[in-house]
Amino acid sequence: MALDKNNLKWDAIQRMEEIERCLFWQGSLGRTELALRLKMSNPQTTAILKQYQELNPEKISLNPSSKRYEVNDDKENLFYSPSLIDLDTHANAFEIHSHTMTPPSRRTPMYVVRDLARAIFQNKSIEIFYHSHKDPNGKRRRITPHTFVNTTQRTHIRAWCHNSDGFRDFIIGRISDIGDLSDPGQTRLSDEAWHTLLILKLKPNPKLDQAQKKLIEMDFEMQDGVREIKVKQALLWYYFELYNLWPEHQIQNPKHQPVILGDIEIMKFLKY
Amino acid sequence: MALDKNNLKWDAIQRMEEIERCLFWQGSLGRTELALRLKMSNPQTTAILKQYQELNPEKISLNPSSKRYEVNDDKENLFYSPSLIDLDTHANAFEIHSHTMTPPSRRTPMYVVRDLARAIFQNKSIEIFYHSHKDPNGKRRRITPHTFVNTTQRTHIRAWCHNSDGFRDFIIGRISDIGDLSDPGQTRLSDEAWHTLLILKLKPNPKLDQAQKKLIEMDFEMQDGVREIKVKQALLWYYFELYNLWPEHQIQNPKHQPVILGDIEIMKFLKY
DNA sequence: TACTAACAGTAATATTATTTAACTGTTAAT
DNA sequence: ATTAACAGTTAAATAATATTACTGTTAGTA
Repeated sequence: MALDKNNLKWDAIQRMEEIERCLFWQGSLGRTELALRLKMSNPQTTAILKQYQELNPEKISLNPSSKRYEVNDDKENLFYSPSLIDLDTHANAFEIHSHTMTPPSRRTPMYVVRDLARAIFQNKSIEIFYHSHKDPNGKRRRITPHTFVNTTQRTHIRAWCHNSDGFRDFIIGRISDIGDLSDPGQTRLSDEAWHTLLILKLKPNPKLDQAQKKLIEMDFEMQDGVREIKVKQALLWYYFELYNLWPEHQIQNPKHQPVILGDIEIMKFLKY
Repeated sequence: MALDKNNLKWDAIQRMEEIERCLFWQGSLGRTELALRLKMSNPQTTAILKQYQELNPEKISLNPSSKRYEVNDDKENLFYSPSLIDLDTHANAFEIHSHTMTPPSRRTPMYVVRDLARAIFQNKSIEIFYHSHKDPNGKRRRITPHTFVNTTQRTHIRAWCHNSDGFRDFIIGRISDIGDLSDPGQTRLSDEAWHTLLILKLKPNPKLDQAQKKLIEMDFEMQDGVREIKVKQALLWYYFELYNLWPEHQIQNPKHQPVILGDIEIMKFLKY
């Protein structure tokens, strides 16, 4: 069998990806190190490294002094697409500290997530007991979900609601009970607010001074002082929430500031 | 060799994890389906499923009618920890729609991320050209980074700054150039603001009515109307940013509202 | 300088994993 | 009653991996 990226087995692809992941984040990779990571014998690891070199020539070379393979960053990766998310999941496999600020977890019961996922997978409707803004005490509804929606604050489920005869967003944390799957019944075909795209134009706050504006333009990669972003109409509200885009007369509305701060205590002090 | 979770090979663990991943999100898994996913022959896939059953008995059972393995949710997973993040990365492997609201990407050049990661890995210092709030035109600095910090808005690097002789947060998007690694030189040992924990007490905004407050308490899993969160002192600012916790006289400060909204255009309308 | 430890690489053989090919058994649909 | 679509099985062939026992290079050190 010819050595080709496209007819590698699942296992082999995983391994090649792991090699490139190590190379990207560490810059170098020792054979013994790789053998430990893959739980393989040294000779086999040598073979796998050789295989990698055939697939992506000149990407790595053995530095005889450090006795490690060193990466050539000018050559493209074949298997691994680096991302910040991946740093997050793999950081402790390397000796790189990564800390993700954890916004206080919102209620997201995994059995609810699971059952909703299966409803989508099996094209079914499902009963939920939902506490809405209007009905804080909760109400039984039948929904036919189609998509999970992660906003920056929490996870929602986008679904046809058979009770209010329309597509709605439900905050997963506000589902207090979930029932069995059943056939979907009738739903409107197209979720219009979901499929309508809006273009928002973000600009630096004019109240900032010139130099500060420049920084904001850099951060947001603005062109001529404007950053256009495409936003699903159904999600517009959440962008307002994210950047505090409410018009001035609305900005003090408590709905947009759900929590306030009580006391602050110093908990402990740890030396390195 | 005895069949035991702990002496499985890397490949085997990956496969077992994949099996449990499929089971969790789909609720069921066909042999042929798994063979396709793992790119394995049917007999071997049968063997692997058998192996899984030995490792985690009663977790799955073949439904003779659907001819698929069905999961027993009461039995624990052995290999896979479900998470929303994982749904996000694997959703399209299943037929589950998942949409993550993408805040407009901030400038995060991956070569900068990469070189910073390697500086951490190799315990070195590195030169950056950084545009700070004070020096928007940029200034060369030598830093010894120790941790990546993902806030909800952007990625930072926490580092000893050799120029200002203290630990600082740098926004990665504001690094416009990055230099070579060199030896770290002297840094203070302990990053105090990093290792000091504060306890914040979040409460529903008292301006909300009783029923609305109850919802907020549910969302945040509050106890007696309070949710305590532990926060690194170094990251306090970002929690204020996240929830708009600024005191009332500060709330209109443009620093806390970096962007404003220009026009909105409707871009297109797609039918399902 | 000569020795050693710590690596990487290699070759031959043994072992294990996987495929291939040709089957059986069960269920739902027609 | 027949068929298609699955799952399961067996035996032999092939491929992947481990084991064992080596060689070669480099940096550090006595």
